[in-house]
Amino acid sequence: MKRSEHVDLSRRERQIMDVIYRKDSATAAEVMDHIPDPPSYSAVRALLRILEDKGHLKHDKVGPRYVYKPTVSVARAKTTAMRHVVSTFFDGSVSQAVAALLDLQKRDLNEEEVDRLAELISQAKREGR
Amino acid sequence: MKRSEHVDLSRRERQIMDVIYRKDSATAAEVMDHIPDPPSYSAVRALLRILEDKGHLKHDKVGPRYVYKPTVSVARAKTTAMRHVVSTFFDGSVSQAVAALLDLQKRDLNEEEVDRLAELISQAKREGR
DNA sequence: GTACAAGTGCTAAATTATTAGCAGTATTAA
DNA sequence: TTAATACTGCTAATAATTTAGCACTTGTAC
Repeated sequence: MKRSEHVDLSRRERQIMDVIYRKDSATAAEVMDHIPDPPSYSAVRALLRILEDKGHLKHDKVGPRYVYKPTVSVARAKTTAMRHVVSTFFDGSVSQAVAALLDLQKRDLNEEEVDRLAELISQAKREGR
Repeated sequence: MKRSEHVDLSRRERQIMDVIYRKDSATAAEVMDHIPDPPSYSAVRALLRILEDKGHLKHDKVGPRYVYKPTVSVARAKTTAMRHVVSTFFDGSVSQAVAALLDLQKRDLNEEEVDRLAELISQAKREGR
């Protein structure tokens, strides 16, 4: 049975996936560096192996070490994550979600960023129907 | 030590919190109904009690049963969830996140919705700096 | 080639999460 | 008020996650 991405991950597994999505790829040591209250190096490696087993990660060998990447494209993972947040917290409403985003960093939203947003919207308007 | 919302929850705990955020409040039976591959009723109740212990939920007694609500305001939970997604998947960029949102339901984005978005943007532009 | 450093694979132990089910308490309807 | 129903609280068992550490391998510098 197919499952949505993050849903069947344990706490540590999720933390690790988050790091890897953030960095696009990472070694065990890097993952460990990016977890706030990190488990041991050995634990990280074990979890990476488990995540690979479960099909969430793959690795390349680069020099002596493994570099892990998500198997699902980051693009797809983004979509899934967004969909989940929108449906859980915004009752499925995109505009509510956008409002929350804007609110999020109202302060340091610079002009360039706002213009880019306006462009996105008008583009959506053109294409949208 | 303070922790960000979802991060230290187990798998089941997260599922339950998601249901409650979605519905704003819920009884044990309702929670159970909204989990795809649900645990037993008894397990749900146990988890609700644990979540209350951990400070994520509180309950009111309504008639014979407990109605659980988040302790953290839903507004704040929304913000936290969004922030997490934006930082994990969009490198902190709001406009990238908005783009993803639009993409998400390009198809059934109706005119009214788009207009509301445009208004949000121009408002942000006015206030933003 | 040898030794050192830095990896990985694995197994078994410890911890944490999840579950079932019994005992008790409150609510409701007759 | 009584019986039936629908809850909650709890404890103990089971299952899953997380961990440490040893044994082995590979790369690197001399």
